[in-house]
Amino acid sequence: MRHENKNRQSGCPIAFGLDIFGDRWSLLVIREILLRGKRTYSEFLEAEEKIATNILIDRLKNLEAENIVIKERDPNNRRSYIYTLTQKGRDLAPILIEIIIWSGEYDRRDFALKDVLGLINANPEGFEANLRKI
Amino acid sequence: MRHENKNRQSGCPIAFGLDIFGDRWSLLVIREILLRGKRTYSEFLEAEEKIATNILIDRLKNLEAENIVIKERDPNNRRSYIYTLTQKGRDLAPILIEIIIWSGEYDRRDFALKDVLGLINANPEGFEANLRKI
DNA sequence: TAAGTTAGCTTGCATTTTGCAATACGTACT
DNA sequence: AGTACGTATTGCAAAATGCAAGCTAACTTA
Repeated sequence: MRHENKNRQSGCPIAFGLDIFGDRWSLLVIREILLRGKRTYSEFLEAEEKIATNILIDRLKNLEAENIVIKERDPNNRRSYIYTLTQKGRDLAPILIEIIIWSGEYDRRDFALKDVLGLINANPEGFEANLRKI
Repeated sequence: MRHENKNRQSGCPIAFGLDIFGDRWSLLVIREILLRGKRTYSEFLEAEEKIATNILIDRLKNLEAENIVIKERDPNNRRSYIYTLTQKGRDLAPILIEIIIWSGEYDRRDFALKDVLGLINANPEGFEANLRKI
């Protein structure tokens, strides 16, 4: 399990956030749900970054413990679970958006996808509003 | 040294950003410079979260390699170096701000400081503008 | 000018986290 | 009954982290 009682207790809001999602994978799981509509463990595993199964389950448990996602049985498939974002999870959207904007500005690799950035630039409010009502 | 050639090469802007600052310390160093006006190695060490010396130097080298900070000799003290943000580094401000807003909303610990959040709410544009002109 | 202090690292080592592959276990399908 | 699916768990090597100690160059003080 990850930094369970290892929070920095510093009172700083940035440290607070980083204690929860400040690692290389948590926000990518959020991205899968928020931006790509993925909802299950196996869908998360398909992400192009190839997260390891043990890391994924650890992050999901963490996010669930932090009340950022909720895990429920899939009513249509009893071996599956559906992960959905809580309001707290959906409220991470602006952070993701700012990361996308920053990376869109500074990622100069040819193959970097700028699709989402184009969407945002075309209609910032609409884009975020769309994310938030998921 | 940290994830030097370990970037995910996925083309996703969120993965791109996380490859650079997706850890528990990098954004805290940025916070020290951007929000608290700290500029030297020893000032960063004084931060309440107590970063270890080897981790700090590793993150500073990383941020320098990513052209997020610039390291220059202190003209007034030849044993000291001044770390300043580049434009790329200053452009991380909106991400920090969104983290502050999110944490201000969801950090329910009594001792959590809400000062900065108050400032932001009072005058969002002014606050960010101030950060950006540092 | 020797002794101490400051500033910025570097090193060694134990602990923790990560990454990877293999395996397990409860459905569900045939 | 046998196979596949979906969600995990386990074992182990490699990497990152955290902590304490040490080290060097540049100033300060006695």
